[in-house]
Amino acid sequence: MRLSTTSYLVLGMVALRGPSTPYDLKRATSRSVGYFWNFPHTQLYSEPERLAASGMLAVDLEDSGRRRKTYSLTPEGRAALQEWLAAPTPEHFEMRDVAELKLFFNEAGAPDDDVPKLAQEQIRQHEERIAVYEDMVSRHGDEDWARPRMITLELGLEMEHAALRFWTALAAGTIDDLRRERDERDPR
Amino acid sequence: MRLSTTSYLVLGMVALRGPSTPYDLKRATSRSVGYFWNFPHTQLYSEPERLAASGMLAVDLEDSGRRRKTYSLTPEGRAALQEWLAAPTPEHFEMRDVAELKLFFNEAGAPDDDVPKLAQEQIRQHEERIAVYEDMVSRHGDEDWARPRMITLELGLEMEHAALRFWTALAAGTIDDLRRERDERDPR
DNA sequence: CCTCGCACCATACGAAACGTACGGTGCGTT
DNA sequence: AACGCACCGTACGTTTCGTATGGTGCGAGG
Repeated sequence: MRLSTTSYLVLGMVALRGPSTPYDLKRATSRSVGYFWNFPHTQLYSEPERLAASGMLAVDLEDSGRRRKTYSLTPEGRAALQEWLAAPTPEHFEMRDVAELKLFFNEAGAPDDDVPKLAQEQIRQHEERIAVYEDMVSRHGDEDWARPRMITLELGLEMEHAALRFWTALAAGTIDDLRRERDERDPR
Repeated sequence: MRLSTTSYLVLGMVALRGPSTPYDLKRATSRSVGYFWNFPHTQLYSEPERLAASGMLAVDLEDSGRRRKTYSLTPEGRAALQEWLAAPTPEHFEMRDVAELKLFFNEAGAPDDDVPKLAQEQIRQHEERIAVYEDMVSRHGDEDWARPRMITLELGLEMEHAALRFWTALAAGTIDDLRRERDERDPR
Protein backbone atom coordinates (compact mmCIF):
# COMPACT_ATOMS: atom_id res chain seq x y z
CA MET A 1 0.00 0.00 0.00
CA ARG A 2 1.54 3.22 -1.21
CA LEU A 3 0.98 6.32 0.89
CA SER A 4 1.13 9.82 -0.48
CA THR A 5 3.37 12.42 1.07
CA THR A 6 0.30 14.18 2.38
CA SER A 7 -0.60 10.98 4.21
CA TYR A 8 2.74 11.05 5.93
CA LEU A 9 2.17 14.65 6.84
CA VAL A 10 -1.00 13.59 8.60
CA LEU A 11 0.75 10.73 10.35
CA GLY A 12 3.56 13.02 11.40
CA MET A 13 1.20 15.64 12.71
CA VAL A 14 -0.76 13.16 14.76
CA ALA A 15 2.52 11.77 16.06
CA LEU A 16 3.60 15.23 17.16
CA ARG A 17 0.35 16.39 18.67
CA GLY A 18 -1.29 13.23 19.87
CA PRO A 19 -4.96 12.52 19.17
CA SER A 20 -6.32 15.20 16.88
CA THR A 21 -9.37 16.13 14.92
CA PRO A 22 -9.10 17.29 11.32
CA TYR A 23 -9.69 20.82 12.44
CA ASP A 24 -6.90 20.55 14.99
CA LEU A 25 -4.62 19.45 12.19
CA LYS A 26 -5.77 22.27 10.01
CA ARG A 27 -4.85 24.83 12.63
CA ALA A 28 -1.57 23.16 13.44
CA THR A 29 -0.40 22.84 9.86
CA SER A 30 -1.67 26.05 8.39
CA ARG A 31 1.17 28.25 9.53
CA SER A 32 3.96 25.81 9.96
CA VAL A 33 4.54 22.75 7.93
CA GLY A 34 1.87 23.84 5.50
CA TYR A 35 4.35 26.34 4.12
CA PHE A 36 6.52 23.49 2.91
CA TRP A 37 3.80 21.24 1.72
CA ASN A 38 0.84 22.92 0.19
CA PHE A 39 -2.51 21.19 0.16
CA PRO A 40 -6.18 22.00 0.51
CA HIS A 41 -7.70 21.60 3.95
CA THR A 42 -10.24 19.09 2.72
CA GLN A 43 -7.44 16.57 2.54
CA LEU A 44 -7.33 16.68 6.30
CA TYR A 45 -10.77 15.15 6.35
CA SER A 46 -10.31 12.54 3.65
CA GLU A 47 -6.73 11.44 4.32
CA PRO A 48 -7.24 10.40 7.95
CA GLU A 49 -10.30 8.45 6.87
CA ARG A 50 -8.20 6.53 4.43
CA LEU A 51 -5.41 6.05 6.95
CA ALA A 52 -7.90 4.74 9.46
CA ALA A 53 -9.21 2.29 6.89
CA SER A 54 -5.73 0.92 6.43
CA GLY A 55 -4.99 0.71 10.13
CA MET A 56 -2.50 3.56 10.41
CA LEU A 57 -4.80 5.65 12.53
CA ALA A 58 -7.48 4.79 15.06
CA VAL A 59 -10.62 6.83 14.99
CA ASP A 60 -12.65 7.86 17.97
CA LEU A 61 -16.08 9.11 17.11
CA GLU A 62 -17.73 11.64 19.34
CA ASP A 63 -21.42 11.01 19.13
CA SER A 64 -22.84 14.01 20.95
CA GLY A 65 -23.20 17.43 19.45
CA ARG A 66 -20.99 18.31 16.54
CA ARG A 67 -19.93 15.28 14.54
CA ARG A 68 -16.28 15.05 15.26
CA LYS A 69 -13.65 12.42 14.71
CA THR A 70 -10.51 12.21 16.76
CA TYR A 71 -7.64 10.29 15.19
CA SER A 72 -4.72 8.78 16.99
CA LEU A 73 -1.65 6.91 15.87
CA THR A 74 -1.59 3.12 15.87
CA PRO A 75 1.63 1.13 16.13
CA GLU A 76 1.34 0.44 12.40
CA GLY A 77 1.03 4.13 11.74
CA ARG A 78 4.05 4.91 13.81
CA ALA A 79 6.04 2.21 12.07
CA ALA A 80 5.07 3.52 8.65
CA LEU A 81 6.11 7.01 9.67
CA GLN A 82 9.48 5.88 11.01
CA GLU A 83 10.12 3.91 7.88
CA TRP A 84 9.32 6.88 5.71
CA LEU A 85 11.52 9.17 7.78
CA ALA A 86 14.42 6.77 7.46
CA ALA A 87 13.98 6.18 3.73
CA PRO A 88 16.01 8.05 1.11
CA THR A 89 14.57 11.29 -0.23
CA PRO A 90 15.30 11.49 -3.93
CA GLU A 91 12.77 14.25 -4.61
CA HIS A 92 13.97 17.75 -5.23
CA PHE A 93 11.63 20.38 -3.90
CA GLU A 94 8.92 21.49 -6.26
CA MET A 95 7.93 25.07 -6.82
CA ARG A 96 4.97 26.82 -8.29
CA ASP A 97 5.58 30.50 -8.65
CA VAL A 98 3.20 32.45 -10.81
CA ALA A 99 5.29 35.61 -10.54
CA GLU A 100 8.35 33.88 -11.87
CA LEU A 101 6.36 32.52 -14.77
CA LYS A 102 5.17 35.97 -15.62
CA LEU A 103 8.68 37.30 -15.46
CA PHE A 104 9.84 34.56 -17.79
CA PHE A 105 7.33 35.52 -20.43
CA ASN A 106 7.61 39.22 -19.87
CA GLU A 107 11.34 39.19 -20.26
CA ALA A 108 10.76 37.92 -23.73
CA GLY A 109 10.07 41.52 -24.55
CA ALA A 110 6.41 42.21 -24.12
CA PRO A 111 4.93 45.32 -25.65
CA ASP A 112 4.04 46.66 -22.20
CA ASP A 113 6.59 46.29 -19.50
CA ASP A 114 4.80 44.85 -16.52
CA VAL A 115 7.96 43.82 -14.73
CA PRO A 116 8.39 46.79 -12.39
CA LYS A 117 4.87 46.43 -11.04
CA LEU A 118 5.33 42.69 -10.69
CA ALA A 119 8.59 43.16 -8.81
CA GLN A 120 7.05 45.66 -6.43
CA GLU A 121 4.23 43.28 -5.66
CA GLN A 122 6.62 40.45 -4.99
CA ILE A 123 8.83 42.54 -2.76
CA ARG A 124 5.83 43.43 -0.65
CA GLN A 125 4.68 39.85 -0.44
CA HIS A 126 8.02 38.44 0.57
CA GLU A 127 8.56 41.15 3.16
CA GLU A 128 5.19 40.31 4.60
CA ARG A 129 5.95 36.64 4.75
CA ILE A 130 9.29 37.32 6.38
CA ALA A 131 7.50 39.35 9.02
CA VAL A 132 5.16 36.42 9.67
CA TYR A 133 8.09 34.06 10.12
CA GLU A 134 9.98 36.47 12.33
CA ASP A 135 6.92 36.99 14.43
CA MET A 136 6.59 33.26 14.98
CA VAL A 137 10.23 32.96 15.89
CA SER A 138 10.15 35.86 18.29
CA ARG A 139 7.03 34.60 20.01
CA HIS A 140 8.13 31.01 20.41
CA GLY A 141 11.83 30.96 19.70
CA ASP A 142 12.84 30.69 23.32
CA GLU A 143 10.46 27.93 24.27
CA ASP A 144 12.10 24.56 24.30
CA TRP A 145 9.34 22.61 22.67
CA ALA A 146 9.24 25.03 19.78
CA ARG A 147 12.92 25.19 19.01
CA PRO A 148 13.06 22.25 16.56
CA ARG A 149 10.04 23.64 14.75
CA MET A 150 11.74 27.02 14.51
CA ILE A 151 14.83 25.50 12.96
CA THR A 152 12.62 24.23 10.20
CA LEU A 153 11.40 27.76 9.61
CA GLU A 154 14.94 28.93 8.96
CA LEU A 155 14.80 27.40 5.51
CA GLY A 156 11.62 29.30 4.86
CA LEU A 157 13.37 32.48 5.92
CA GLU A 158 16.38 31.80 3.75
CA MET A 159 14.08 31.23 0.79
CA GLU A 160 12.09 34.35 1.43
CA HIS A 161 15.21 36.42 1.70
CA ALA A 162 16.55 34.87 -1.48
CA ALA A 163 13.39 35.79 -3.32
CA LEU A 164 13.36 39.23 -1.81
CA ARG A 165 16.97 39.86 -2.88
CA PHE A 166 16.15 38.69 -6.37
CA TRP A 167 13.12 40.88 -6.93
CA THR A 168 14.80 43.84 -5.30
CA ALA A 169 17.79 43.50 -7.57
CA LEU A 170 15.51 43.07 -10.54
CA ALA A 171 13.61 46.24 -9.68
CA ALA A 172 16.87 48.10 -9.24
CA GLY A 173 18.44 46.63 -12.36
CA THR A 174 21.33 45.20 -10.39
CA ILE A 175 20.98 41.52 -11.14
CA ASP A 176 24.65 41.34 -12.03
CA ASP A 177 25.58 42.54 -8.56
CA LEU A 178 23.41 39.82 -7.12
CA ARG A 179 25.39 37.24 -8.99
CA ARG A 180 28.68 38.79 -8.01
CA GLU A 181 27.75 38.88 -4.36
CA ARG A 182 26.65 35.29 -4.48
CA ASP A 183 29.90 34.25 -6.04
CA GLU A 184 31.75 35.97 -3.24
CA ARG A 185 29.64 34.45 -0.52
CA ASP A 186 29.62 30.92 -1.89
CA PRO A 187 32.67 30.64 -4.10
CA ARG A 188 32.66 27.66 -6.38
CA MET B 1 -13.74 31.26 -19.18
CA ARG B 2 -11.14 30.75 -16.51
CA LEU B 3 -7.72 29.54 -17.57
CA SER B 4 -5.37 27.69 -15.28
CA THR B 5 -1.84 28.91 -14.76
CA THR B 6 -0.59 25.94 -16.71
CA SER B 7 -2.70 27.13 -19.62
CA TYR B 8 -0.94 30.45 -19.54
CA LEU B 9 2.35 28.65 -19.45
CA VAL B 10 1.41 26.96 -22.68
CA LEU B 11 0.27 30.22 -24.24
CA GLY B 12 3.46 31.91 -23.15
CA MET B 13 5.62 29.16 -24.50
CA VAL B 14 3.94 29.20 -27.87
CA ALA B 15 4.25 32.98 -27.89
CA LEU B 16 7.99 32.71 -27.27
CA ARG B 17 8.76 29.88 -29.64
CA GLY B 18 6.20 30.24 -32.35
CA PRO B 19 4.26 27.24 -33.65
CA SER B 20 5.09 24.22 -31.54
CA THR B 21 4.13 20.64 -30.99
CA PRO B 22 3.52 19.31 -27.49
CA TYR B 23 6.86 17.59 -27.58
CA ASP B 24 8.57 20.83 -28.55
CA LEU B 25 7.00 22.41 -25.52
CA LYS B 26 8.05 19.56 -23.33
CA ARG B 27 11.68 19.97 -24.33
CA ALA B 28 11.55 23.73 -24.05
CA THR B 29 9.94 23.80 -20.62
CA SER B 30 11.63 20.86 -18.99
CA ARG B 31 14.79 22.64 -17.99
CA SER B 32 13.71 26.21 -17.80
CA VAL B 33 10.34 27.43 -16.79
CA GLY B 34 9.39 23.95 -15.64
CA TYR B 35 11.57 24.56 -12.60
CA PHE B 36 9.21 27.30 -11.48
CA TRP B 37 6.00 25.63 -12.41
CA ASN B 38 5.91 21.93 -11.94
CA PHE B 39 3.50 19.85 -13.95
CA PRO B 40 3.33 16.47 -15.63
CA HIS B 41 4.19 16.42 -19.31
CA THR B 42 0.81 14.96 -20.24
CA GLN B 43 -0.65 18.38 -19.61
CA LEU B 44 1.21 19.55 -22.67
CA TYR B 45 -1.00 17.33 -24.74
CA SER B 46 -4.32 18.05 -23.08
CA GLU B 47 -3.95 21.78 -22.37
CA PRO B 48 -3.31 22.88 -25.95
CA GLU B 49 -6.28 20.82 -27.05
CA ARG B 50 -8.47 22.72 -24.65
CA LEU B 51 -6.95 26.05 -25.62
CA ALA B 52 -7.58 25.26 -29.25
CA ALA B 53 -11.19 24.46 -28.45
CA SER B 54 -11.61 27.89 -26.90
CA GLY B 55 -9.87 29.70 -29.72
CA MET B 56 -6.65 30.63 -27.97
CA LEU B 57 -4.54 28.40 -30.15
CA ALA B 58 -4.84 27.27 -33.72
CA VAL B 59 -4.02 23.69 -34.44
CA ASP B 60 -2.32 22.39 -37.56
CA LEU B 61 -2.61 18.67 -38.00
CA GLU B 62 0.12 16.84 -39.82
CA ASP B 63 -1.50 13.92 -41.52
CA SER B 64 1.48 11.94 -42.75
CA GLY B 65 3.57 9.67 -40.60
CA ARG B 66 3.57 10.33 -36.88
CA ARG B 67 0.37 11.98 -35.70
CA ARG B 68 1.52 15.38 -34.70
CA LYS B 69 -0.26 18.59 -33.87
CA THR B 70 1.35 21.96 -34.25
CA TYR B 71 -0.19 24.75 -32.21
CA SER B 72 0.16 28.43 -32.88
CA LEU B 73 -1.08 31.52 -31.12
CA THR B 74 -4.26 33.24 -32.25
CA PRO B 75 -4.93 36.92 -31.61
CA GLU B 76 -7.33 35.86 -28.83
CA GLY B 77 -4.60 33.78 -27.29
CA ARG B 78 -2.14 36.63 -27.41
CA ALA B 79 -4.67 38.98 -25.88
CA ALA B 80 -5.39 36.57 -23.05
CA LEU B 81 -1.69 36.20 -22.38
CA GLN B 82 -1.10 39.96 -22.29
CA GLU B 83 -4.02 40.44 -19.98
CA TRP B 84 -2.71 37.79 -17.63
CA LEU B 85 0.77 39.28 -17.66
CA ALA B 86 -0.59 42.69 -16.80
CA ALA B 87 -2.92 41.45 -14.07
CA PRO B 88 -1.97 41.57 -10.38
CA THR B 89 -0.27 38.52 -8.91
CA PRO B 90 -1.61 37.93 -5.43
CA GLU B 91 -0.32 34.36 -5.17
CA HIS B 92 2.68 33.64 -3.04
CA PHE B 93 4.86 30.89 -4.42
CA GLU B 94 3.98 27.39 -3.33
CA MET B 95 6.47 24.80 -2.24
CA ARG B 96 6.45 21.09 -1.85
CA ASP B 97 9.56 19.86 -0.16
CA VAL B 98 9.56 16.32 1.14
CA ALA B 99 12.92 16.77 2.82
CA GLU B 100 11.71 19.72 4.81
CA LEU B 101 8.68 17.74 5.92
CA LYS B 102 10.88 14.94 7.11
CA LEU B 103 13.05 17.39 8.99
CA PHE B 104 10.00 18.86 10.64
CA PHE B 105 8.90 15.50 11.98
CA ASN B 106 12.36 14.26 12.74
CA GLU B 107 13.16 17.31 14.80
CA ALA B 108 10.29 16.27 17.00
CA GLY B 109 12.77 13.89 18.51
CA ALA B 110 12.56 10.64 16.65
CA PRO B 111 14.11 7.54 18.17
CA ASP B 112 16.55 7.28 15.28
CA ASP B 113 18.17 10.43 14.12
CA ASP B 114 17.85 10.46 10.36
CA VAL B 115 18.68 14.12 10.00
CA PRO B 116 22.37 13.88 9.13
CA LYS B 117 21.70 11.47 6.29
CA LEU B 118 18.85 13.61 5.07
CA ALA B 119 21.01 16.72 5.14
CA GLN B 120 23.78 15.04 3.20
CA GLU B 121 21.34 13.94 0.55
CA GLN B 122 19.92 17.43 0.23
CA ILE B 123 23.33 19.03 0.02
CA ARG B 124 24.21 16.76 -2.85
CA GLN B 125 20.98 17.43 -4.64
CA HIS B 126 21.17 21.17 -4.38
CA GLU B 127 24.80 21.23 -5.47
CA GLU B 128 23.81 19.18 -8.46
CA ARG B 129 20.99 21.50 -9.36
CA ILE B 130 23.26 24.51 -8.97
CA ALA B 131 25.67 22.90 -11.40
CA VAL B 132 22.86 22.43 -13.89
CA TYR B 133 21.87 26.07 -13.63
CA GLU B 134 25.46 27.27 -13.89
CA ASP B 135 25.99 25.08 -16.89
CA MET B 136 23.01 26.63 -18.62
CA VAL B 137 24.21 30.11 -17.80
CA SER B 138 27.73 29.48 -18.97
CA ARG B 139 26.59 27.94 -22.21
CA HIS B 140 24.06 30.58 -23.12
CA GLY B 141 24.71 33.51 -20.85
CA ASP B 142 26.45 35.57 -23.48
CA GLU B 143 23.91 35.10 -26.22
CA ASP B 144 21.55 37.98 -26.52
CA TRP B 145 18.39 36.03 -27.02
CA ALA B 146 19.04 34.00 -23.91
CA ARG B 147 19.86 36.81 -21.51
CA PRO B 148 16.31 37.47 -20.33
CA ARG B 149 15.78 33.77 -19.77
CA MET B 150 18.99 33.63 -17.77
CA ILE B 151 17.86 36.43 -15.51
CA THR B 152 14.90 34.29 -14.60
CA LEU B 153 17.25 31.52 -13.60
CA GLU B 154 18.93 33.78 -11.07
CA LEU B 155 16.04 33.31 -8.71
CA GLY B 156 16.45 29.59 -9.06
CA LEU B 157 20.09 29.94 -8.18
CA GLU B 158 19.36 32.14 -5.19
CA MET B 159 16.88 29.57 -3.96
CA GLU B 160 19.25 26.68 -4.45
CA HIS B 161 22.01 28.48 -2.62
CA ALA B 162 19.60 29.34 0.17
CA ALA B 163 18.63 25.70 0.54
CA LEU B 164 22.24 24.61 0.32
CA ARG B 165 23.27 27.04 3.03
CA PHE B 166 20.47 25.82 5.22
CA TRP B 167 21.20 22.12 4.95
CA THR B 168 24.92 22.72 5.27
CA ALA B 169 24.42 24.71 8.44
CA LEU B 170 22.07 22.07 9.74
CA ALA B 171 24.59 19.33 9.11
CA ALA B 172 27.27 21.39 10.81
CA GLY B 173 25.04 22.42 13.67
CA THR B 174 25.56 26.09 12.93
CA ILE B 175 22.01 27.19 12.29
CA ASP B 176 22.47 30.11 14.65
CA ASP B 177 25.34 31.39 12.53
CA LEU B 178 23.10 31.21 9.52
CA ARG B 179 20.61 33.47 11.19
CA ARG B 180 23.30 35.84 12.35
CA GLU B 181 24.79 36.12 8.89
CA ARG B 182 21.39 36.75 7.41
CA ASP B 183 20.73 39.50 9.90
CA GLU B 184 23.99 41.12 8.91
CA ARG B 185 23.34 40.85 5.23
CA ASP B 186 19.73 41.99 5.31
CA PRO B 187 19.33 44.03 8.47
CA ARG B 188 15.75 44.64 9.47
C1' DC C 1 18.93 -3.52 -48.39
C1' DC C 2 16.54 -5.57 -44.70
C1' DT C 3 15.18 -5.96 -39.82
C1' DC C 4 15.90 -5.36 -35.36
C1' DG C 5 16.16 -2.63 -31.40
C1' DC C 6 15.87 1.37 -29.01
C1' DA C 7 14.95 6.07 -28.21
C1' DC C 8 11.42 9.10 -29.34
C1' DC C 9 6.69 10.64 -29.16
C1' DA C 10 1.63 10.44 -28.06
C1' DT C 11 -2.31 9.27 -25.54
C1' DA C 12 -5.83 6.49 -22.83
C1' DC C 13 -7.59 5.93 -18.58
C1' DG C 14 -8.30 4.95 -13.68
C1' DA C 15 -7.13 7.12 -9.52
C1' DA C 16 -6.26 11.00 -6.72
C1' DA C 17 -6.46 15.72 -5.60
C1' DC C 18 -8.69 20.02 -5.81
C1' DG C 19 -11.57 23.62 -4.34
C1' DT C 20 -15.93 25.68 -4.11
C1' DA C 21 -20.02 25.90 -2.10
C1' DC C 22 -23.07 24.68 1.20
C1' DG C 23 -25.00 23.17 5.58
C1' DG C 24 -24.85 22.19 10.42
C1' DT C 25 -23.27 23.77 15.34
C1' DG C 26 -22.93 26.35 19.25
C1' DC C 27 -21.55 30.35 21.67
C1' DG C 28 -22.12 35.11 22.68
C1' DT C 29 -25.25 39.11 22.26
C1' DT C 30 -29.27 41.63 22.67
C1' DA D 1 -35.58 33.17 23.60
C1' DA D 2 -33.97 34.48 19.06
C1' DC D 3 -30.56 35.91 16.37
C1' DG D 4 -26.13 36.25 14.12
C1' DC D 5 -21.74 35.06 13.24
C1' DA D 6 -17.65 32.52 13.51
C1' DC D 7 -16.51 27.87 13.66
C1' DC D 8 -16.38 23.29 11.73
C1' DG D 9 -17.36 19.46 8.39
C1' DT D 10 -18.33 17.41 4.06
C1' DA D 11 -20.49 16.53 -0.63
C1' DC D 12 -19.55 16.63 -5.18
C1' DG D 13 -18.36 18.13 -9.82
C1' DT D 14 -14.07 19.20 -12.02
C1' DT D 15 -9.30 18.99 -12.91
C1' DT D 16 -5.01 17.05 -12.47
C1' DC D 17 -1.98 13.34 -12.01
C1' DG D 18 0.92 9.73 -13.39
C1' DT D 19 1.43 5.27 -14.98
C1' DA D 20 1.26 2.22 -18.44
C1' DT D 21 1.01 1.23 -23.07
C1' DG D 22 1.43 1.47 -27.91
C1' DG D 23 2.82 3.59 -32.15
C1' DT D 24 6.94 5.72 -35.08
C1' DG D 25 11.17 6.13 -37.31
C1' DC D 26 16.08 6.25 -37.32
C1' DG D 27 20.39 4.03 -37.03
C1' DA D 28 23.26 -0.08 -36.28
C1' DG D 29 24.49 -4.40 -37.64
C1' DG D 30 23.92 -8.20 -40.49
